[in-house]
Amino acid sequence: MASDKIISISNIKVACGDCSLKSLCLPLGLNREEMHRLDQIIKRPRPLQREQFLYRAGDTFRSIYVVRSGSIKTYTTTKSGEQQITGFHLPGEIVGLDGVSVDIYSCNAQALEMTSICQVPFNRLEELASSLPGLQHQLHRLMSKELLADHEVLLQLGKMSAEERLAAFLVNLSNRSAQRGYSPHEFNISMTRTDIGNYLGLAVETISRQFTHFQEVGLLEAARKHIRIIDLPKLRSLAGGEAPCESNSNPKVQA
Amino acid sequence: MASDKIISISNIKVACGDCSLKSLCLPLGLNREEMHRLDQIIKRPRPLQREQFLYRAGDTFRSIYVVRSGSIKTYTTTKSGEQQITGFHLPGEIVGLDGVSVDIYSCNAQALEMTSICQVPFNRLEELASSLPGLQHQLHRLMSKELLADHEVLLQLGKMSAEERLAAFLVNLSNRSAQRGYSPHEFNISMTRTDIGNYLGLAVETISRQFTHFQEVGLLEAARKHIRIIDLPKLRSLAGGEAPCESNSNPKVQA
DNA sequence: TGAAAAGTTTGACAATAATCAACAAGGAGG
DNA sequence: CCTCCTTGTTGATTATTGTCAAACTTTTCA
Repeated sequence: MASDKIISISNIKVACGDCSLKSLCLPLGLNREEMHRLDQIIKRPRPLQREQFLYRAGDTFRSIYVVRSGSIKTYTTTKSGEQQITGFHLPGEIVGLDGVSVDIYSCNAQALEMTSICQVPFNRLEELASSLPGLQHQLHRLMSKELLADHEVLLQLGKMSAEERLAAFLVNLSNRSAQRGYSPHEFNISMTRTDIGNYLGLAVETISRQFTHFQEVGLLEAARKHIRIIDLPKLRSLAGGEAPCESNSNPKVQA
Repeated sequence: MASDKIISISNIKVACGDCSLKSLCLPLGLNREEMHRLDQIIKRPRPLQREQFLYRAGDTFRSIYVVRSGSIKTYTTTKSGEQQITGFHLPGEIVGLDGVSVDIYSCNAQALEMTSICQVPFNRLEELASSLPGLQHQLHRLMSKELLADHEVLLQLGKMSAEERLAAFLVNLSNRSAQRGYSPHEFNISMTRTDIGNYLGLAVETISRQFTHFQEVGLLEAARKHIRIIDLPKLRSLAGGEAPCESNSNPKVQA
């Protein structure tokens, strides 16, 4: 009933200067005038409904997108039709950088819920970045951040047990919740257990079992999409690889 | 005995214009004059010996590197000291982009053999990219390519069996061999079975068993580091996810 | 409102790959 | 040239996680 209202609210054209996400997003480090120039090239299309595609694998690449509210999952598919989720993208995070290398998106990007986005035409962004070193550098930082995130998941898939993977996943969501100014202890997730399992390389049933396990030992409460973490430090220690590659304190790797 | 000679040969300062890798690397798309300007900022340090570190996790980030000859592995480590290899980098490929986001390298980069590299100070590269749109775009393409490569591995770790992973790994090496102008059927690998297992999230023993299995069925010959692929099409089909996200031909994902 | 669909949970069983252990084969260095 | 040490191979056993099946809950939509 209120969905019309929600659409119109989330569709309000908020300029970067007034956006609460500006410190996570492309404008970081720009002054008022530079931010205004960035604003000029950004489009703000109507929000995506749940399950709607932002783009599909094979579409020609023209823009990158920033999630303003809601969330988006990106996934690749194999020849045999299996899909592998490559990321969940929350407000302030960029989607579409996979398209830069060959001018074609390599992933599918699909909204997990009502999601509003900013569209940034990439050729215009590059033009602008040429005259705004700060913008150029922030773009590079954000691309590199994607690489780091992928490496973290690589570590999870390659070396961690089911329990550690889910712990690491939840800690990651907790951190991102905190980064956007919300509680690290309590948040809503927009993805299904199936999505989580797919992302972490585990069966749905395993995810479900781990959730019940975590609840049995009093680590957290998980009611559907609502997560309340009771013992965050313990969850962090379970996640183990929480501080990947932050130091070279490992004596074994000395040359 | 000839190692001194080898060092001096691989240490010859080849300008980008004369480098056989220019069509894979940063200079792609630049004209002669632009390439010369790029040349000016590139340093060519002495080659790395086997096992020598190019940089370590935690080092302050200043440069990215391009492998000129040889190969480099990058890996992260967990708190508990386990390492996860995040990539093997062959001639023409970039190393160090993980450092851009926080001005600190997040991985360790270690030579797998005698390896010569080009060093590109990143702040100077960004300066130059501001005035050379072609260079800027190529940098973006290469960063995006890294993302794609990571997504491919994500798919392997998340969805593929041991057999499929090793097949995909070998097909990938074959493709990269061909891209550099060498045979896709015959090449030398510089990493150990242990490294391959680490990278693919499998035990060494599993890798070894899969190699013997592939040889038993006449797919390839693997004598130590020398690989000869006999039936590349079959290996490709085993790899399955060889064409990740190249099409949206999967009817299940229609909205 | 009610029925169907989608998502979640739990249990029983099976299988893929890990671990443990031992040995073989190359390569480096005295 | 021979020995040591690293790397690779093979076998036996274990266990973590996947698969199949079924019940239950929530959401969707007519």
